[in-house]
Amino acid sequence: MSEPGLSDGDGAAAGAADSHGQYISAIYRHMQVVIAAELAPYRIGSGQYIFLMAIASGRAVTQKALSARLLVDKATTAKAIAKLEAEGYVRRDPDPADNRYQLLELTDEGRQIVPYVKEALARVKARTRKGLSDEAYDSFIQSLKIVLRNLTELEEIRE
Amino acid sequence: MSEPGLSDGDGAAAGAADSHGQYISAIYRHMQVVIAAELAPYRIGSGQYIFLMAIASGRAVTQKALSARLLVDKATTAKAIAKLEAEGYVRRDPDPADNRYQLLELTDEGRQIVPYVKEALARVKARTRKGLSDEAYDSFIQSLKIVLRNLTELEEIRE
DNA sequence: TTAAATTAGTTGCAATATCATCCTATATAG
DNA sequence: CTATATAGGATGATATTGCAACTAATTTAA
Repeated sequence: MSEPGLSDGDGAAAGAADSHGQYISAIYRHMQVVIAAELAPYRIGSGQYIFLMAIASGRAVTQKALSARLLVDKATTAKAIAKLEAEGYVRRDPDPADNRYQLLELTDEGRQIVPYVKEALARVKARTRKGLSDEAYDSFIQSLKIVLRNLTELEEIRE
Repeated sequence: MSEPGLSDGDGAAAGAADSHGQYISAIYRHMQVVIAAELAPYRIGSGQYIFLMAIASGRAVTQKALSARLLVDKATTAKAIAKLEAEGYVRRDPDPADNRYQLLELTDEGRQIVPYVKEALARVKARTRKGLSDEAYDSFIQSLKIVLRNLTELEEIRE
């Protein structure tokens, strides 16, 4: 009885109706746990893999650029990079042209694990999108993009 | 240049393609900030409102039941309820029939602010779903439900 | 050229959240 | 009836994240 879930429960209650916020939050939290477990063998936490992947998918970047691309606070980036560096996956070279910048690159060890991390993430993605056709998934992503844009536009105004 | 965003960026890179995980995470984090700001006047953080609303929408519940319904760890529930209690919005009555249980109910002050919290949340919802038609939003919610179910099913197996 | 403003990154603090462990109360076994 | 198991909560440790304040380096203004 009383399957866990987020629905309004006892419908009658003057309903705020189903809201994406609740689902987003629950999905986020549960995915963090799954991803953390999946990446534990590589000593990478759920807070670091996006940075690793972002660095992997291009040439040297700065933390500022990473923060902007991933929509993350620069402090978060700094701390995540510090962990990746401590694990020996990422190297920080100060930009000779401008010593304020730290150019981020993968180490050899970093390049080695990237494929495994990619596989792990692909597994998580496949498991969690199960039941969504390609069309449904595509429109899902489109909706996510719209919601995210709504949120980031709010911020731009504020600046 | 280089609009912030999550897309694969330099497409060429052997693509993990667009993944809902990135968007979910970005949306979650940004919504936390917006909701925290919106609820600050009531001294309620982004981590407490779901509990307040859940308690508001029914008769007395236990923390265990809340945790299950909201898909949250019981420690998280305990801490959130403690804050709501400290603010005077929630009361914990030990169940006379079984002293292990704490029956949670709103205080008068709690009942007073609920409508304002609901309005605040409705504002956030309206702002963030802007650009999604009712049909699009509905199918969005359906997809979120599917993804969430995929995640919680994984856990059940594990137990 | 020197002073002020801007920029990239770091650090301290607080909030959210989970896991592991412990405590207390009830239920079950022997 | 006592001993063990179980259940709901509480607590401590740890991870992720954002904001504010700070440092160091470069750029812009006077």
